[in-house]
Amino acid sequence: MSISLIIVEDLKEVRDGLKNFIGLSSDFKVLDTFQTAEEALIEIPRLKPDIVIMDINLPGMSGIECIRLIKNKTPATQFMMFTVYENDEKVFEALKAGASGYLLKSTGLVQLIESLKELHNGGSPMSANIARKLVNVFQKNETNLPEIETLTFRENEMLQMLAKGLLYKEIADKMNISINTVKQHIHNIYEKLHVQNRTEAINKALGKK
Amino acid sequence: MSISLIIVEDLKEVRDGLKNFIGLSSDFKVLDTFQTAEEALIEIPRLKPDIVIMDINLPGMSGIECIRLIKNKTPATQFMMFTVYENDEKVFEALKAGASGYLLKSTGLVQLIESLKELHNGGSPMSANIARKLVNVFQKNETNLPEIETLTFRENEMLQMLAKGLLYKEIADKMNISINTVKQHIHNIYEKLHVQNRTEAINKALGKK
DNA sequence: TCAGTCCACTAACTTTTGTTCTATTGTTGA
DNA sequence: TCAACAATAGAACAAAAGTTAGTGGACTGA
Repeated sequence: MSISLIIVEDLKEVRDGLKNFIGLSSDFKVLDTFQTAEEALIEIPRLKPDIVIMDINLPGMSGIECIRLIKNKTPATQFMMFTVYENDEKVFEALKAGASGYLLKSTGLVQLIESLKELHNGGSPMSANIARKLVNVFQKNETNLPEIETLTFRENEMLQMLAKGLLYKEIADKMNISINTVKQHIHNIYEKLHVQNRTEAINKALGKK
Repeated sequence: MSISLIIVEDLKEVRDGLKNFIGLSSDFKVLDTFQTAEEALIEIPRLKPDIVIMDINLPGMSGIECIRLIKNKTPATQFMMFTVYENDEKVFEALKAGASGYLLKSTGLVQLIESLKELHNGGSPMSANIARKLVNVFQKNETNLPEIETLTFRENEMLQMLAKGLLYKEIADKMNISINTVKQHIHNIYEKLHVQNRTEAINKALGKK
């Protein structure tokens, strides 16, 4: 069974180039191609392709917006971004919208074919720089405040519960201590983190930007 | 200039197999291999390899802990996880600790060589499933609650300030309205989001798991 | 072994948050 | 034009959060 796909790309040369090259492989079947997100919006839910190759910069609606709008109508379809944009904003926005792969247009055609297979196989092929961007997000989020490490075991427990939105009373019950003790622990946390209230403590401890 | 590397892996067959195979390529130079994280901990900062291939499950200290401890001593060294673990916890923990690539041991040797080059080139090579895990994190974090959309403009403003940990009084001053109005708006937010307090509202609105 | 420190704990008190009820004004869509 | 909604606000009250002061046990270095 070959992999069905649709191409959304406004430039005729790129669109036809992709279609012709991918069509050479018996593993794929190009169902149709579109120049605009608006057309794709109507046709993709009808054709239900395995994969959509999506450009970002289209006349009118962007490719990202297009994915956002149809993602939940066609849950089985996988979206592969294929674009020149490699700035963080576009990358993260596209992934959040529902794309599962992200290739730059500098990618070779042979590599593209491999990536499409990988995508269909449950992977998330990405150009080298793009993958690194994702990894960086994790590393940056790593909380590394020296203050946090001075928290005692009990204080850390408190912080976790605090972050869930539990009341002092609920924390006290769960830990079998008096509500006053809870208050004292939390007060100590605030001092160590140099904050004034619950929300600031949570923001600081759980690595917000 | 060839890429220098170090292998940390407790199983002799795997360790020697990697060393011999990678050694065949003139692009790489295997500086040394270690069986434990404890040995690696001392030698890596001294040898300053371009790349470390790191197993997770080692006798004694884990490979992840090892990376965490030396990452800031050797900022130029890139860490490639090479392991059988593909559960979320290990993957994210490793990336947070400072790994930039994550390959499963099922990866073919030729693919491994390619991935090492990609890593050295600023990419973040990952096995297909691993990459998909990362992408999923982004997609899950995407707030998609129908309730949020029913919030009015003013309510959304409140929510943003609330999330910063501002007091009602501070919000009132900033918006030039009475503190009673602030209370009223926030009360309405809580009703719409079906929550009981500030922390729950923030958690719900800002897409915590 | 003794002084100093840290941790877990508690009570009494103040401030902030959250609820409830009422009411006015301006906007909008059926 | 009428109903619904958004934004505003006062006021009284209840509940939760946060502050301050202090106790006792365990450990630690001199």
